[in-house]
Amino acid sequence: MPELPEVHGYKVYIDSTSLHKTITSFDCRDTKLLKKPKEAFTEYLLNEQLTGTERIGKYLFLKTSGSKILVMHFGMTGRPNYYKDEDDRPKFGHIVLRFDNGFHFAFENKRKFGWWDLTDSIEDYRQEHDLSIDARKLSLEDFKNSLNNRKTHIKKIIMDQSVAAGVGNWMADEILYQAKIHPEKKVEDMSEKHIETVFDAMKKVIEVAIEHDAHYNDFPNDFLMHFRKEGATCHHTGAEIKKMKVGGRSTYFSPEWQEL
DNA sequence: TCACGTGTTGACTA
DNA sequence: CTAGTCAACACGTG
Repeated sequence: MPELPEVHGYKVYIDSTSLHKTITSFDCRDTKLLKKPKEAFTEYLLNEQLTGTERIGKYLFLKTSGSKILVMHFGMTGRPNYYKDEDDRPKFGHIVLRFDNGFHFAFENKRKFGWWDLTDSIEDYRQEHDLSIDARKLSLEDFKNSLNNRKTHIKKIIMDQSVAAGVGNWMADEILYQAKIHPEKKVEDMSEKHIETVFDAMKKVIEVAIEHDAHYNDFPNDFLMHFRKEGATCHHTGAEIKKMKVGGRSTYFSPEWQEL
């Protein structure tokens, strides 16, 4: 599930459940999900507390009372789950922290594309991993600068985490639908005005999604999410929604509505 | 059985 | 070195 709005929700969830409790155990069933040796996580997390969170795009940083910052990425199927009884460990809760109040924090990850890492500095980590400023805070100037010299399709560009950290596949489709721009429009063929339109649509989609807690069903009626499937009916034109591959990802769009 | 998917990474090519 | 493409990763779903 997680693109920017979902990860934002996870952050709020973790802030309200899992901070300021001493970690009494760390359990990981599959070390593929760890970017550092298991022992490092035990060493830096045990007897420490989570003290605060920060999100950049789809990456979540959990500050601790110890000397390291825990980094989480949820992949395509991840979510946090705070629960009480040992027996309630979720089926895909591959990594679990136990707190001194008896509660547990599970990192659920059905497809195991998510992972945990440790770092010393959020800012260094951001730069080493080619992440832009979080898309929600990104300025128009930053956005224009990153688009400079790029030659490929606009959809690919806005999904690039070094351009707009947090935008994923469904958001990219939604942004371009709102902006009335075809996903295969080449960035070099776009006017300043076009770029600003995409930027404004990105901001709008992010805020609307966060406002509705990333519950797609509650989005406004003219949002692509409601008819983002092949052959569905475009809210504006009444024509069929088409599907194609752009940048290797399934892309849904409304041909007459979105200008190439 | 087979293709597909809300994401990232690394190998490879120009 | 940079931009872009593509397969790989894991596994449930239709």
